[in-house]
Amino acid sequence: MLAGRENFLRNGFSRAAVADIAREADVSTATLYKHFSSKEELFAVVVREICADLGGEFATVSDSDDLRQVMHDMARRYLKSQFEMGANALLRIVIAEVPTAPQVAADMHEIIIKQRAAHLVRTFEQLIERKLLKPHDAETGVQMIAGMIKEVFIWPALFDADFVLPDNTDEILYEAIDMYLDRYAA
Amino acid sequence: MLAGRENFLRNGFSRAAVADIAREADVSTATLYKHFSSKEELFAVVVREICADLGGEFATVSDSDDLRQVMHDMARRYLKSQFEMGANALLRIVIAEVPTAPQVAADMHEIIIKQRAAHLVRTFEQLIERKLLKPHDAETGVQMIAGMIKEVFIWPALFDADFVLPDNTDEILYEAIDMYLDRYAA
Amino acid sequence: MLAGRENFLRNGFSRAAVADIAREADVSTATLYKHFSSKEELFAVVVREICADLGGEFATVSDSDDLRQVMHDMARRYLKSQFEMGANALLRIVIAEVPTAPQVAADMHEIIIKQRAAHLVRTFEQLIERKLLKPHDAETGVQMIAGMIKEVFIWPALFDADFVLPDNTDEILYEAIDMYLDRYAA
Amino acid sequence: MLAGRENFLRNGFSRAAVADIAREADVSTATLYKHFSSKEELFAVVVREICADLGGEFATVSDSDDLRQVMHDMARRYLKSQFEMGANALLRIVIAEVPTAPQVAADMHEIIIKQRAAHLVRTFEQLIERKLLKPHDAETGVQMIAGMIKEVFIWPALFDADFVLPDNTDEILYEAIDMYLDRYAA
DNA sequence: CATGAATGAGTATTCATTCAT
DNA sequence: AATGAATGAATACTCATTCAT
Repeated sequence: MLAGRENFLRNGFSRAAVADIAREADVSTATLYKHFSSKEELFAVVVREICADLGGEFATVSDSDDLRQVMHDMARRYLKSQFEMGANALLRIVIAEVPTAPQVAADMHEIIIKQRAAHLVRTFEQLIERKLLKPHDAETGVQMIAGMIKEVFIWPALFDADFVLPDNTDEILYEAIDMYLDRYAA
Repeated sequence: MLAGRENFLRNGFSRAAVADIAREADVSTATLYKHFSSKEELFAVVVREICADLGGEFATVSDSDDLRQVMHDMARRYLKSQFEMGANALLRIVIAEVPTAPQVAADMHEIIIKQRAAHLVRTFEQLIERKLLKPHDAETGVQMIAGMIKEVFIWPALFDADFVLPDNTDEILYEAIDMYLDRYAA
Repeated sequence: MLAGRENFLRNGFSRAAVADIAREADVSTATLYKHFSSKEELFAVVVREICADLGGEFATVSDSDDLRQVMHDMARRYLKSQFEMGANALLRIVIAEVPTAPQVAADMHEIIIKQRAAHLVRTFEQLIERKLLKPHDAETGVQMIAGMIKEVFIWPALFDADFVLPDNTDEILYEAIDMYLDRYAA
Repeated sequence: MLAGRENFLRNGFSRAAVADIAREADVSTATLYKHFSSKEELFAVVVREICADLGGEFATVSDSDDLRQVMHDMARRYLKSQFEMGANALLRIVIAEVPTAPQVAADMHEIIIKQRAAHLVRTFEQLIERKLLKPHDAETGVQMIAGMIKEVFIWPALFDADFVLPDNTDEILYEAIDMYLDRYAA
């Protein structure tokens, strides 16, 4: 449901009107209800759809040996998917429904938070294997660097729909990366 | 309004019904509207009230020279205020209204995110002055350690209303602190 | 909407309740709002409907050469439509909303005041052509005789919902007609 | 109640809010209700007050023997009181309440319509006595000329709150007067 | 006497959902 | 299968009126 996707992202769950979504999708509400048994279910389906789209985004790691560059690429890809695909809006609307649609929130957390983190952990472990990083607990390492990046770029975006990545984004990213490499580079 | 506080935290803005809040407060809706000119205003007032309550929480730094202990105390106080006073629920409902009540969100971000961070920065700078920490950019340091803690404890809580601090919370906190001190302790 | 017509005529705009109108029309308010986007619009539609019904009332002029009789017929037909079809009540409720719904008032004034006057002017001009009346400015003539009739029959009806045409109505009408013919009959 | 006067004239009965009137009068609603037992009563009192103010307006007739001038003066004084003192707005709001406050309407009709007409009748009778007008039924004469003037100036003003007297007002007045004098001047 | 504070009963409007066709 | 038409239940907000102080 492309229409549902747009409408939910624009208005959130409560303010989105089923009638509007139906009209935007050029079907009747009755038809919509043939496919989804309730607004909640439609919401859940739509959220999962968006999550799936966001999922396959930073699959690849460049082979380059320039570790700074590799990590910066990964961070950039993460920020791109987060800022260009409405992921911040998605976060907001799903967080809003945590008390009323806990499963949706849990699913999304699993898909776009934990899976991404797991992907990063695997990537870091490969880098350790490739001896580009010292042996260390990759999960903690990921948490540290992910936490820093979210603190600076995601939290503010959560609280300000108009937040855009600042001009010195790269600078900040490199600072975080250097802090990490300072400790963990081989 | 205590009733408003409870109801908004329980239901979020959209699902909260003015009539319910009034009933819970043992007044008529008309009386409520004598005090607050709209549901939005009531919401804004309630949010500010809660923020104010959360504000005065980690004012003090123990004088102890045991830096690990001092930082652990601070982190614990932060988590306590966040988990015991409904701050996570507050975050959820305010984030939900970012597109429709941006000012409320901005105010809250200012009060309970930025002010707390600023407080931490000042504290860290004092620790630098007291030669307990090496000279370094306190703001970046705060972002690093705050980011880590939020990554592990606040994000999951945002997505799961029933999330409770795990048993090994202290362990994780000390890990983050040690990582920080490893780099910055004098 | 017949129900709206009755209710508005009975209660005026402000006191008419959309819920009542819906109930009287045996539909839900929601259904009513599918057809009319607001109470104001419903009002405007109802007023226009009534005006349209009032419009086609004195289309014909009898061919009789008895001018007194012809004019008396016209006056009677005017009074009939005014008194039998709730036109006085309509005048009242529309006048009441002049400050808040000026367009509705303007439309109605156009339809049931100006158009009727224009019709009378055309009729008088035909009578002039037929040499039954002396050449003169028909518009002024219409204003004079219409003003007189309204002064005696419409103004009092505006101020008294129970006003009925008095027994000597014909007498008064003939007096006005004679006054007019005295001056303008060929 | 000056405040009530302004508010009722501005908003009509239904839209006028007792609380607003009280505030504008710098008293509490409770105090207002000590003086008037209901909004309806306040309305009635206010309407009578305004009527009284409008009453004493065209008491005098100039002694001049120029009948055209005398009648024009009277007409002008009538229009002045009608247009400068909010009489048209008063007409609208009272007419609006005819079904719900018939006595108020009846009283007002008595005071500002019938009394004025009676005054004009007496005046015309004096003019007849002074041999400036032929003997005739003054009441019918008044109706004729009053009807004409109302038709041209009052009806349109009733339907358009922004109606102002046109530039050729005098011209029209003289036309009506001449028509009258043509028939009745001695 | 004046009033601050309170409210019961409404008011227009919306919306997720259903069902006969 | 698709839909046009319908609606019950709610929702935010208002207002004339009252009464203890």
